Amino acid sequence: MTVDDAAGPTLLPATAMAGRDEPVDRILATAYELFSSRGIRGVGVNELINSSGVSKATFYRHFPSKDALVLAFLELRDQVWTVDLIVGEARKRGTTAEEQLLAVFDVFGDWFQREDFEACSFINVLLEMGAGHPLGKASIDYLSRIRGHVQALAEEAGLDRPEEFARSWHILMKGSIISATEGDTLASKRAQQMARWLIEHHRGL
Amino acid sequence: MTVDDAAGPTLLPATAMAGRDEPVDRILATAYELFSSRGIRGVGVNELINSSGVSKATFYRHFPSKDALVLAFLELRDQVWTVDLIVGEARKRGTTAEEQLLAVFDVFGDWFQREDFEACSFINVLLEMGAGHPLGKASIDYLSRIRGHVQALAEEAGLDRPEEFARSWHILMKGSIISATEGDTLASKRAQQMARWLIEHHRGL
DNA sequence: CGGGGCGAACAGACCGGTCTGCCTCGGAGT
DNA sequence: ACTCCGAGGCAGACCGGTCTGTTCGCCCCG
Repeated sequence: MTVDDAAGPTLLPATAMAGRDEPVDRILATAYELFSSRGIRGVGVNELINSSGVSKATFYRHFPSKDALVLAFLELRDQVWTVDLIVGEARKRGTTAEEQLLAVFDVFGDWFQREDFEACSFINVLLEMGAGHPLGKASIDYLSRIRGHVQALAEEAGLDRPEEFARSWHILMKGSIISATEGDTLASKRAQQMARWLIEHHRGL
Repeated sequence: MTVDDAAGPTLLPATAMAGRDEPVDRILATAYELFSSRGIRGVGVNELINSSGVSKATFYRHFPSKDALVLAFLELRDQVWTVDLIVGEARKRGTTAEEQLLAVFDVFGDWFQREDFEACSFINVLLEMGAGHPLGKASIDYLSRIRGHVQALAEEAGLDRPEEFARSWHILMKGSIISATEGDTLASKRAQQMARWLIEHHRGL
C-alpha cells in the first residue's frame, strides 16, 4: 500500500494506487469508491468484481471473505481520509496547534460541499453492522484513532485534560457530519464556534 | 408481551398499544422492537411475521410493502421516543425552559446506560438507506421535528436566534449519541457542558 | 509447462412479495 | 332458532431475484 505522495487532498485513493495495476489494487480501489458512497450491505461481491474487472476466483484468492475486504477498506480509509485528507490538510492550514485544530472544521466545510460527500465511513459501518460485529468494533477502533490525532494536537497546544478535550471535540466532529448528511452544509461553522469555546475552557488558566 | 403501565419512561411502544391485540398492532409492536435494535435491512419480512404471529397475507393486507411498515415504524418512533421519552421527560425534569433544555442531556445520560440502548433510529435509517431514499428523506423530516422541539424550548427561554441555536444544539445531541454507540457513556455530560456554553452565548445581552 | 487470471456455472441461503387453501367467527335471512 | 355466507386471519408453498462463496475449464504469459 503505497503512500499518497502528490500534493493536495484527494478523496480517491487513485494516487495511492498510482503505477500499480495488480488485481488486488483494482479490487481495493473499487471497494473504496463503492463502499464509501453506498455502504457495505449496499454493495455486493458480484458488483465489486464486475466494476474492478476481476474474476470471482481472483477476488477470493486475495480476500478470504467480503468482511476481510471491508477490513482492508477501513484501513485504506484511515490513511486516505483521516490521515491525509482531514488531519494532514488541517495541519497544513494552521501554524499553531490551536489553529490546526480549528482548521479541521474548515476542511469539513469544504468537504461538506463536495458532490461526492458521503459522510464518515467509520460511523456508517458502525451503525450499519452494530457495535458488536467485528466490523463495528474495527470502526470503533478507527474512530478512536481520529480522537488520538485530536488529542495529540491538544497536547501540542498545551491544553488541559487533552483526553477529555478530544472526546468533546469528537462529539462536535461527528455531530456536524450527521447534520451535513441531513443537508446542513453550514454545520461545520456551527461546530467550529462551539469548538472555540471548548478550546477556551481547556486553556491553562 | 405485557404492558408497561407503570410510571416512568419506557422505550417500548407497549403503552401505546395497551388493550389492543389486533394483527396490525402486533406487527407494529414487533417492527418497533426489531427495527430499533437491528436496523431495517437487518430484519426481513419473514422474521417480522413469525415474531408477530401473523400470516404473510395478513401482513401485506395491512402494509402494501416493507417500506410502508418502516414509514409507520418511524412515525411510531417519533411519538414513543422523541415526544414521550426525550422531550416529554426533559420537560418534566426542569422548571424553566433553560433547565428543560439541559435536562435533555440528563435523559440522554440515563438512556445511554440502558442495556437496550440502540442509538437514534432516524440517524440509523438515514445512514442505512441514504439521504436520497424515501426512507432517508422521511428520517431527515423526523430529525427536523426534533430540532423543532429544541427551537420551541429556545423560544420559550427567550434565547437569541432560536433556529441557529437549535441547529447547534442538535449537533451536540447527535454527536453524543454516536459517541455513546462507541461506548462513551459519559458523552452526555460532555455534550451538556458544551450545551451550557451554547446557551450562555445565545442569551440576550 | 505451470501459476495466475478470466469467465461462467453452480450451490445454498435469504430477500420481498404473491397466491392458494383452510379455518373461524359473526351477522343476516328465513 | 337455524342456516348460510363472506370477511379476515393463519399456514405455507412458491416466484424471481440477490446474496456470499465454491469450483470448473480455458487461456495467456513467463
